[in-house]
Amino acid sequence: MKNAPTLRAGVPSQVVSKQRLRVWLRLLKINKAVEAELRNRLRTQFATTLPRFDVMSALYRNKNGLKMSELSRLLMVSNGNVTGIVDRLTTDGLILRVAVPGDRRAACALLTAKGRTEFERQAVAHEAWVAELLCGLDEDNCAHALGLLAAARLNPTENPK
Amino acid sequence: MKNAPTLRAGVPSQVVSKQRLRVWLRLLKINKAVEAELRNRLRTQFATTLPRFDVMSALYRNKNGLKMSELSRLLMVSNGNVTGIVDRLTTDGLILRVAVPGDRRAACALLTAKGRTEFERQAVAHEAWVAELLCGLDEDNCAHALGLLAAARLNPTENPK
DNA sequence: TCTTGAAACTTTAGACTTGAAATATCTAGC
DNA sequence: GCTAGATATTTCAAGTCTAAAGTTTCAAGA
Repeated sequence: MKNAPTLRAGVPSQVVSKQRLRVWLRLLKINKAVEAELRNRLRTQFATTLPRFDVMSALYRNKNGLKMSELSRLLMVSNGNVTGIVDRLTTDGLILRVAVPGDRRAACALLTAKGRTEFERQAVAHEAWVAELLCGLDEDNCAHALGLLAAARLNPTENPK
Repeated sequence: MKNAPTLRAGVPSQVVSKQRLRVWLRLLKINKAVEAELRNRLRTQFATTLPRFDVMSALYRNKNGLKMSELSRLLMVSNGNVTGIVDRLTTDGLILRVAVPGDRRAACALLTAKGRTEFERQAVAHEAWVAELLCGLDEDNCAHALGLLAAARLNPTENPK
């Protein structure tokens, strides 16, 4: 099995490059459109924002709380960013910062009862919104898409030569 | 052909809803990872940012320039946002604001020669980066993905009831 | 014990982003 | 011509985001 003459290992052909770029641009577009709509609905219907929702979502799935660093790793945002969002959510009484026993550097964020209740309302609506916005995908499409997106998984941030 | 008892028109079944949510979360994750890497490389290798690249890209594809409102519509960002980015690119001599003859309200953004040259360098690298980051997708995968993403296209922002 | 480096956070400066308000201009109807 | 509403853009306040620098604490080795 020989490669075509113009192909070399690790260097995508021009055709594939263009194809991947098109996929990326399409992905980007859908992402932006869905995010914009979700932002809009979160704002008008729950007076909150996407980053706030994301933080609360992560904390809801981790009832024992998450350290600031775990939070920023999960959400793929910077440490300093999480600090600000957690500050504001704390001010609103939705989450709580508690000390981590045994490590006085660390802080653990935790949903309050109010935060849990509030998030549950939002999560139900959120799931319905996403289902509505992605209504073009039936069950088969979804399975297909999950497979493709799994395949597309990037190599773990190699050396940016 | 009767629907299953639990299905009603327009109300996705619980199973499909969960599936779509999973697709959305996966999509989001890949998007964030690719964007982060692109941002990083644009910063270290070209001392620029993704929004700046996006604006220049849109202007490169429209040699006759774009009105501020066209720019914000294409990039799916707010008007005020574009103002700031265009301001900074103008300061750097990469783009130019020119008056639109016949409409004194409008302003048209245009790449300068320097901007065009600079963008061409960036675009070559950008395409290679995307191709590298999406290396999990071969040509068939790409075609498949494009089809699915086209199917997923949202209904044009219906009434958010 | 001392000290050196790593780790967990926060702070900071600057850019990006939004929605809403403010300006300026255009268009049409009267 | 006037005026009311639409359109194009900028300005504004507040929130989001990043990279880099700063603070405090931890973990170990000398």
